[in-house]
Parts: sequence; structure tokens; C-alpha cells
Amino acid sequence: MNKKTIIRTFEKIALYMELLGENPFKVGAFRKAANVLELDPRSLSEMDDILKLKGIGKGTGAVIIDLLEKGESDLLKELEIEVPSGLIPLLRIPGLGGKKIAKLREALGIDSLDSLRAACESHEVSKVPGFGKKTEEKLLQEIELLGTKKGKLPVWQIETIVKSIEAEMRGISEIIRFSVAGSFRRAKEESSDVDFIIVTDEPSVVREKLLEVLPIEETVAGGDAKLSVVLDMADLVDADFRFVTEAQFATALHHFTGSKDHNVRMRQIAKSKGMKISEYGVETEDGTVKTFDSEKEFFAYFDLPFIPPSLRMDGREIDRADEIAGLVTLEDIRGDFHMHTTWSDGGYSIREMVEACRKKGYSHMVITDHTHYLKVANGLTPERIRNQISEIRKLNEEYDDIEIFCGTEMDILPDGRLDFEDDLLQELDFVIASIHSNFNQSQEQIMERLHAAISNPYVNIIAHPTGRIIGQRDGYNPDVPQLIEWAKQYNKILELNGNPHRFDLAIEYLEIAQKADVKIAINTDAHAIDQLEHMGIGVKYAQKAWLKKETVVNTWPLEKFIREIIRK
DNA sequence: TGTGGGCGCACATTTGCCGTTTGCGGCAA
Repeated sequence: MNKKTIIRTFEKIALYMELLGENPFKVGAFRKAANVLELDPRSLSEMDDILKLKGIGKGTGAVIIDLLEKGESDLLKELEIEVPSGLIPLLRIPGLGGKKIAKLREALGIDSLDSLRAACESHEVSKVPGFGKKTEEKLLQEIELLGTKKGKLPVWQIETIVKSIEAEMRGISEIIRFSVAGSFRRAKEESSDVDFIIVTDEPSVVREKLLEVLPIEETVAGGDAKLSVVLDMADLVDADFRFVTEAQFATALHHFTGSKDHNVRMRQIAKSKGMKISEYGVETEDGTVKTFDSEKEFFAYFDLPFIPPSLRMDGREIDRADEIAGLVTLEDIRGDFHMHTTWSDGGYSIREMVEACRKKGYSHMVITDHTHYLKVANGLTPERIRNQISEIRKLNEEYDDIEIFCGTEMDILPDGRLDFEDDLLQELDFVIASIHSNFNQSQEQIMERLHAAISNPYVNIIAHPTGRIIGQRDGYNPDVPQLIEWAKQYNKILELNGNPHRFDLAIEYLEIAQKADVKIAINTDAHAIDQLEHMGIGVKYAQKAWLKKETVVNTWPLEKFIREIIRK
């Protein structure tokens, strides 16, 4: 018997009880028991007090004893007999929950998708109290659609969708202001929908205009408080628009940014003080509703610092609020150290990239075009990069407000050699090494390549260390903890590639790296000027790993950057 | 069903919108 089995047993019991239309708190008690075990870091053999855990009581404890003594649970066995297995897929039908399924089963003996479909077609469902004609029609539709439902979309796809919706909203004059909310605002790697808060005095006008200008596949719901639609934008995507007044904006933005767990924690705090948080404000004990000019003021009202959206996760961020002041922010960023120009596969000249970085207020930057192995990217030969170096040096003399360093993003070749010889690397200020080929090699071969790069004295940083593309490919599967150890050993930087396609390293590895005192560079890897903006979302992603300012080398002043990295 | 506070009974992770039906389930952050 292991912990996983116990956890899965609890979850199954909860699921079956839900299908029986059991008391939701009873169902919840089994889910909670599963959760308690999951959150406990100890293995089963280390838990001598398992029956004494908070959340495990008489009923749930009996299940554990059953499992430990007999390897199976009597309760689950009974439920499995009582609940037809065909019922389980019914929970996936939007609009059907445990209670409605139980009702249908009791009234019509529904025990599978097929019997439900038949009951809808013979119009028996609409005769059941609580169900009507519309529900019956909708159920039939949903049954046909089952399985074709859209999954989660990667953040880079969501970003495109958000931008295009925002462009449409700017054209609606009745919209006073708006903001994206939801999981995209929290910089999640994947989202299942997009959420917007809209300030307007004329919600119904805005609603109708949105329905006109957006590529609507389906209108799910639409009132004066919200509009829910399915949009047809390359992929199908759910979109929610919430209409609020200016005064409600801050609390609405907070509420619809989530996460749900974060909101629940905040509301618990309010409740313990006799107050009530909703998206419309904070209701105090005397019944008056207080609103706020900003999320910052809202948090301050509960004696909390501003918690950045990206940190609003499982609620535990509230317990760590005093650490927030030390985390990296976009304002701390002084430079971007990975970008491409027309010399390789970038879209803009060196000068144009420099001007763009100046506009961002950076004090320094590094030009890092590809090297000649990467033919598709027009990688630079030794001769061309020497020309580029002299061009950059000349250009650098024109500016006294930004320092332009000569760098490269050098390929680590499939056989473990590096694309440039040491004597050439020596002439550069900053060397990024990265893998762009032969992803299917064994982990051993990949690690040999990475070791060759990270142990080279002229290499400063390993870029996008796993090669993953979110929602598309897993990368080349390096042993990242080992790579982090090497980074520590050779005093090298690892990259957090801020391009939303990558977010590489991922959160869990960033946390390990920071613990090991390995420095991180957040880079945009920009191939065009507008991609320099990805520093913002890159920093948000870094915050999710609780990266401190001093961990991130982009926050270092120019002098420190030169002293510790360029001329170390 | 579990916990807490008191041995029987609340309250449980919060709050509000919409659709469909006319009280409430499902859903969302």
C-alpha cells in the first residue's frame, strides 16, 4: 500500500458520492482527506500518525485502515457496485453536476451517455422537475460536442488573442478603460480562457458592440454584468468580459485576476474581520461598501503589500508577503542580454535595437546573433562576427547613455564542440551558448554537450537550457539539477528566456537554481523591437519562482555587470 | 464527513451571475 493509492481511493469515493448526489460537504470531506495526504511531504511509512491528521476523521480513517489491512476499501467497493460506470462521463457535460445527474438517474434511470441521449430525444428529460425544454436541447448538443472541447492554450497563443481583442476594445468609445485579468495576467504557462474587466456606464451597448466586432462562435451568457462568449480565433477560445463602474474597477480586477485560491484566502481574511469581499468592493460590518483606487490600496486595507498578479497562486503567497519587497520587478531591470539583429535572423539593425533599448531606459545591452552552424538563421562566420564587433564598438562611441556589448549566441554542436574557437570567443564581451540541434540525443549526450559549453571559460551563460516550447515540444530533456550544479561549480549564469514560447528555465528549476545561489539572466531573445517587451512577462514569470532582485543579473548596475561578468 | 466546543449541533474555502425556471444548480476568479 502506498500513499498514492490511498489518495486515489479518496478521490474515487468522492467522485462516486458526487454522482449519487450526496451532501456536498460529505463529498468535500473525502476530497479534503486526499488533499491533506497529498500536501504532507512524508511517505506513508514515515507517517505513524496518519489517523490523527487534521482532516482525517472516523469515516476517512476507516477507509485508510481498510486499505492498510486488506488492500482495498469496502466503502469504495460498495460504491462501485451502486454507481454504474457509465455515469462518470456525464460529469464532463457542461451544465451537469452531481445533483442533476442524481436527479436524472432517480427519475429516469439514466446510467450512461447513451441512455441520456435517448431520454433527451424522447423528451422525457424535460418532464423531470428542474429540467426544461431548453436544458434538454442543450444537453443533446453538449453530448454531441463531447470530446471535441477545446483544451488549454499556451501563453504565447493567449498573448496574441489578448492583443487582438484589446485592439478591438480600443475602438469602442463607450469603454472608459479596460484590463486583461485572469490567468494570463498571472503569467500562467497555459490558460483555458481570457478575462477582461471593462469600465463602462453603458454595459449593454458595449456588450452589443463586442458581439459585433469579435469573431463570435457562440454566446454563452450575456447580461449587464458580464458577457461570456466562445471566440473563433485560430483556435476556439472562451472569453469573459465583466462590466463594472470606475469605483469597482480595482476590486473587480483583483477578483477576476484570481487565482481562485488566492481570492478565497483574501475573503477568509476579510470574513475573520467581519467584512465581506466581492468583486464590487469590501462590505464592512455596518453594510457600507468600500471601494479602492487601486489594487495596491485594496491590499493595504488588509495590511498587505501589493501582491503582484503572478504571485497570486495557491494562497500561500499571503503568508510570504514580507518576502515580496525583495523580489525582482520590471523597474529593476537595467539591461537585456540576448537579442538578434539583421546580421543573423533578427528583423532590425543593430542601431534600431540600440535605440529601442535606450527608449526602455536600459544602461547596457548585449547584441547576440547566431553563429555559422545555424545556417537557417544566417549565423555569423568568424569573419562576419569580427566585422560586427568593430561595427558595434564604433556605434558604442556614439552613445554615452547606454553601453553596447559584443556578444554571440553560439551553437553547441551535436558532437559537443562549440561553434567558435576560444581565441575568437576571447574577443567577445559576452558569450551565450545554446543548443538548437539534435534534440533527440540521449540525455547523456545532451549533458556532454552542455558540459562542454558550461565548462568553457569564455562562456557566460546557457540560454533556454531545456529547449522546450510551451504546449508544443518538451525540449531535449537535460538533467537540469545537474546543470544547475555545474553552473554553481563554474560560476555561470542560466537563462530565463522570457519569450512566452519558452519560459525556459521553468519555475521549479528557477527555484532550485536560486537555492543553489546560481545567478539567472532574464532575456527576451528578441528578434524584433516589439519582442523586447517580453522582458515584462519574463519578469512576471520570474516572480512566480520568487526570484529575488539580486539573483537576477539584469538588475545589477553596469559597473557590477562589467566587474563580475564581462571582465571576471 | 470533519472540526470545534461542548456532548447536540453549527459550520465547513468565498461570493455573485446567468439560465432556466420561478428556487437553485453550475460555473468562474
